[in-house]
Amino acid sequence: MARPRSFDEDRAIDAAMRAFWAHGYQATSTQDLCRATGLNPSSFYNTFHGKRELFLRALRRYLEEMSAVQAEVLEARAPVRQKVATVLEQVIDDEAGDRLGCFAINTSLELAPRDPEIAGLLARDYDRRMAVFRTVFALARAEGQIPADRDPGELAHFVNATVAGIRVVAQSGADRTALEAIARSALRLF
Amino acid sequence: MARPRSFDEDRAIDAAMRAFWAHGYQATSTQDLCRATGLNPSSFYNTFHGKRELFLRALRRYLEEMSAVQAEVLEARAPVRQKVATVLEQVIDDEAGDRLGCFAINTSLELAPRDPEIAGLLARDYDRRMAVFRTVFALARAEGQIPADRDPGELAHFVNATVAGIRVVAQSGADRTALEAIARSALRLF
DNA sequence: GGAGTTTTGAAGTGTTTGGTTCAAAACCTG
DNA sequence: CAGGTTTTGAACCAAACACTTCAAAACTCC
Repeated sequence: MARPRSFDEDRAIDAAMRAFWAHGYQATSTQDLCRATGLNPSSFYNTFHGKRELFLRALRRYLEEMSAVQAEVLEARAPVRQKVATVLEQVIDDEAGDRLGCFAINTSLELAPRDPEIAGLLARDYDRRMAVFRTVFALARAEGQIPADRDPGELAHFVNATVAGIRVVAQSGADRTALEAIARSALRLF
Repeated sequence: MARPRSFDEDRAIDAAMRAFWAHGYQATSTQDLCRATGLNPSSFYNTFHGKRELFLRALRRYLEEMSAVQAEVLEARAPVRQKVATVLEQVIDDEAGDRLGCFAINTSLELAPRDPEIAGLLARDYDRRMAVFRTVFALARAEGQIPADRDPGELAHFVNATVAGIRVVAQSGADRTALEAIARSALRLF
């Protein structure tokens, strides 16, 4: 039919995701995006219809990938305590490593307050992650791995908040031992 | 000697702080700041020497005010558990109220990764808050209010992370009951 | 009240922003 | 190879950006 594209759309979205992730939405100019993806402006607008659209696609991809990773750990066959420990460990490795932080959290704070569509996206993701936590904890409690007086929903919110807390204080200058101390404390509930 | 100012410098910093707090650094233009403070550009640059300088002054003020409020609660004469509960309650009221979030956390994520001076400011503030927590917890443990196997420093990092976690998930769409669940779980350690 | 100093308002600086235009080049199908 | 379609690059756009300039206005002090 016609001339084929000289670039891979998925690869471009990944590059854009990294750019947005590292610098945020506002601090990433369309020029930055063109440089990161290797596209020129006209190809850029042809395929992604603007900065915001591309951001949404990048964010959606990030949320899906992260949810998948977390769900994989949580739905494995292992003691809950160990599964939660693994989730927290992964977060700590993440933050102690590249120091990029979490794209979802960054976006929650930068854009959610004044962009209802993005706020909705993040809220739905929050609920989805919460549901995984809750069912895993409910099952564990039924098996006696968690004291009967603990509420699965409450624990779900708590673990999620602990993950967020670790990520944020890591950006505020906390070192690895501090992050591990946080995880150790949180694990006392399991 | 000369013509006096027609505005109050402190009041202007407060107005700027609210603007930066609500919209972040990048999304707050100098025009926005002029509107918020009531100054015109030339007075603005005369007294504050640019957007960044004003931001630093606003941030410093915020950190001092917040540290003072938190220290006041923690250094009161009351059971630790109750003091920690009060700190968490305050955060929840804050987040469930105006939904502005925390200026320090917003800044940690927006600017700290690529602005060493701001990162240093936040890191020092983190250490200062941590020191207050630690001494309060150490004292409480000595008095037998906290089990002897708990490390004060570890608890300090943990409570601080819980505060951050509550603030972040509040921005991700969590409602008040979720925030209270997080606080309730965290308080089990005390 | 006049000298001296500072603030103030309006207009304007160059640069960067997100986004567009359009003709030429590249490709597939027939 | 020719027809039809899409991508591509370079140049271009208006608006917004942080910031400056400068003369006039406002004030204090002597």
